[in-house]
Amino acid sequence: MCSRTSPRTSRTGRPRSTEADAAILEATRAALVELGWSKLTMGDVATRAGVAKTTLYRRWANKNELVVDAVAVLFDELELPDLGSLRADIEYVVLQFAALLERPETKTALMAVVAESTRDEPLRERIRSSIVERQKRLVLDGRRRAQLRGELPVDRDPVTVEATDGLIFDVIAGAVVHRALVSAEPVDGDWVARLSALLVGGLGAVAAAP
Amino acid sequence: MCSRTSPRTSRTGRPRSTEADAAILEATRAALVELGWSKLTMGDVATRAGVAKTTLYRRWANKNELVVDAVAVLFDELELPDLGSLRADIEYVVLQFAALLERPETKTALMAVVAESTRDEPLRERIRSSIVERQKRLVLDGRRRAQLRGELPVDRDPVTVEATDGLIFDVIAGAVVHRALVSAEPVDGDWVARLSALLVGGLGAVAAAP
Amino acid sequence: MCSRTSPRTSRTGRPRSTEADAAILEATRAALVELGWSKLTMGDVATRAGVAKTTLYRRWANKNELVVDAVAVLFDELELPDLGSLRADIEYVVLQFAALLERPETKTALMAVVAESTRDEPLRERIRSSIVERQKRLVLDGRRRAQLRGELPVDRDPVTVEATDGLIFDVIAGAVVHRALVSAEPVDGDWVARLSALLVGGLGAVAAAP
Amino acid sequence: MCSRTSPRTSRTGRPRSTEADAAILEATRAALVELGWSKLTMGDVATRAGVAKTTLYRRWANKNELVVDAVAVLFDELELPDLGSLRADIEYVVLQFAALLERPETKTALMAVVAESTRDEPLRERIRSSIVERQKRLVLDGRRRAQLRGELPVDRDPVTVEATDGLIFDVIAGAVVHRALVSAEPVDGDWVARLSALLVGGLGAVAAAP
DNA sequence: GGCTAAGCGAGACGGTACGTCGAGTCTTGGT
DNA sequence: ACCAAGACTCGACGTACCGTCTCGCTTAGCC
Repeated sequence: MCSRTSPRTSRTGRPRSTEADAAILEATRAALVELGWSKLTMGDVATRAGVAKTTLYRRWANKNELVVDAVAVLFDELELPDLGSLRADIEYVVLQFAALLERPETKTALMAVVAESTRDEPLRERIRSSIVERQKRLVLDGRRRAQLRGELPVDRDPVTVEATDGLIFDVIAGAVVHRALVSAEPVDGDWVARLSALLVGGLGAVAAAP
Repeated sequence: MCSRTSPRTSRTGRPRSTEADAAILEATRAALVELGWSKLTMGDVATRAGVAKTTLYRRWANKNELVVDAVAVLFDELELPDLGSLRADIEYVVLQFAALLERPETKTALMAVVAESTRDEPLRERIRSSIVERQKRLVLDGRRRAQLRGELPVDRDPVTVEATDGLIFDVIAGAVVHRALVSAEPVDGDWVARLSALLVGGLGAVAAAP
Repeated sequence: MCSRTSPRTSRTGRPRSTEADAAILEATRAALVELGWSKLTMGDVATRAGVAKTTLYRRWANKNELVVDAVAVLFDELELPDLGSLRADIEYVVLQFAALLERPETKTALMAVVAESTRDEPLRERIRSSIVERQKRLVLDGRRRAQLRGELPVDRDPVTVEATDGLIFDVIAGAVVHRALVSAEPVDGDWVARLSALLVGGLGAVAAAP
Repeated sequence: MCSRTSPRTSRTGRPRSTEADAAILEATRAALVELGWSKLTMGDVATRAGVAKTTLYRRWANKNELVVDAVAVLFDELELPDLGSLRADIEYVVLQFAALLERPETKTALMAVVAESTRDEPLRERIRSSIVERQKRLVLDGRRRAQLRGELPVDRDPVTVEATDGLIFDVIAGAVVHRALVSAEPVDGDWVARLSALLVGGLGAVAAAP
């Protein structure tokens, strides 16, 4: 997940400190909270982690990659308990996601890193694999449960299934991010209710008529 | 739209060059295309515009504010011709918006500026007033037309109306941005069709049951 | 003395404000006292004088020339009353000169302008004509009186006379400046007594044996 | 002599490059020759030295301190061979000093730095210790030799001795500087002969009658 | 138990851009 | 033609980070 530069996990020499790894990621998150993306500096992170700058660069190629890794782990907290209905499941995960985006280390870092990725293909790939793809599981699980409950029909065409999963993911994630960061208005119960009503209704219609 | 510091248009002294204003914004867009947000420098913009760096700083406090102004005007291109159905209207505006986001000057600048705005209240406000609020008109027009056509019921409660308009705006804009910049997959006819089906279906359901 | 740029005192148009001239020079001296040479700015002088920067540049080509003129007038205060002996005359003028060099507007400006003049021939010429040559009168007067009193022989060779006058001028002015500004030690009665003893003794010897 | 900020030579970290030190001082002198004090820029010196601007500022707080150090070493070239008589010794050292002041790097830098020092106590101190005090040795040696030869009486009072040494130093240095830079006339054999005659004669008189 | 290859903290290095400031010029409208 | 005001170009300032490069010093595993 972290070290890019070890093509062959070399057997000899002093091994890298795993404490340093953890301290650096933790320090990065702390710095994000206090300073935000653009004022976070590698030197400062190193100091906070009680580590030399060299040690950072031995593990991550640059600021962006470090921040992606530092933030990615936060998204793994998201989970989808079975609340008995598609609508409840959606509302729960949206609120969870909104809470995550409220945390300063995510809100500022996520967009900044996405912005950088528009010009940096390796970074985009890292974001995809470290964050985006990992969270698609939520949509997958939610859809599967709704189908088991009979709330959604079982589509046999895998292409359609994947396309719809992708759409739902983009709509939910996109809407929450846009509401929270661009419109800068609260993701509260009222809004979430409207969103999930829209989705549940829309999914029914989409499923009925392809 | 640009000069923050002239609450009272002073009568005396040499007036600011309006040519410089235009040249700077144009140069900023050109630099964004070539270099992207993070490699754009104030000095370079000044050189391109044939203007001294001081002249930039006399008008904009920093890179972010300049870029917001330079990019904002692009969003005014968006329009909503009456295509005869809510669905067609949605598809048209989504494709237009996606095309706009494909342009390098928007894709990189928009996210970067939004990222910065999470730490910079004046910047957020500038984004809201220069970009976000101005484009809500599209949702408003679309909804009004659909109501005239009888595709959507006429809601009398202004609070509900505004909340739904806001939701639709966040969903459409958020989904397109997420698809284009985060998922990094194409906003093609197929995807747009699915999205508009979801929305039209969902809106019907939402309108039926508050 | 001031306006360089009027080759022909033009008859037409609004005449230059003589109040402005005085105010500028006075403001320049005030700024020198407070800020010293290197921190004095044209804009600041203009503000202090209640005048536009344009008005300064209409009269002086640049900062150096302005400062020379502002300071030159101070040197005209030096005078040489007849105190009855060569030695007393020397001591008096040295003390006067030292007092002048103690004033902050002279001490900082004089050296700075001389420094600039090593690379700026017109400036050197302006210094010569505005300051240096004007003060040689003191040496001349002093020598003439000493000859009348019989303290010094009357040399008939004008070349020798001028060379000796110049030497005395350089020695006195140079020694005082060096003591005050380089060695940074006080020009007190004791030191002045030693200097004038050296000079009177030396002049006698020089006069005796060409 | 250069690094102000290392009171204790720190043991850790990469040590400062001594080549950079030398290259910077040499580049400073070269820039002084070509451009003079006021047109010398830190960036240019850095470029000439093949060094980053940061490296300059890591060693010297500002232009003045750098120039003092760059120029100080030139004064160490002055020497006082025993030419057999006080007068010959004086003439020799005066000519040497005049030659030094003729060099463009000294003539422009010396006065500028002295001018700045009138407002900058640390700078004045640096000049005293780096330049002035170091050259007083010349006066000391000259006086001692003259006493050995019997040209000057041996004064027992150390206060008088030091005062006279200081006077001679100010007179010689001041007169030469004033002749060369203010009067802007040549320090030629004729002038030097007159000056040394004045000094030798004067010293005799001063020694005879306290 | 010494060898050796890597890791480590510290901090100097070459760069690049920043945002500010001052010099000297130009352009208003008004005297 | 003058003036005050203030925007203009230009170029240097000194600072801050970047990512790299020595230093001298651990700290393992392998011989």
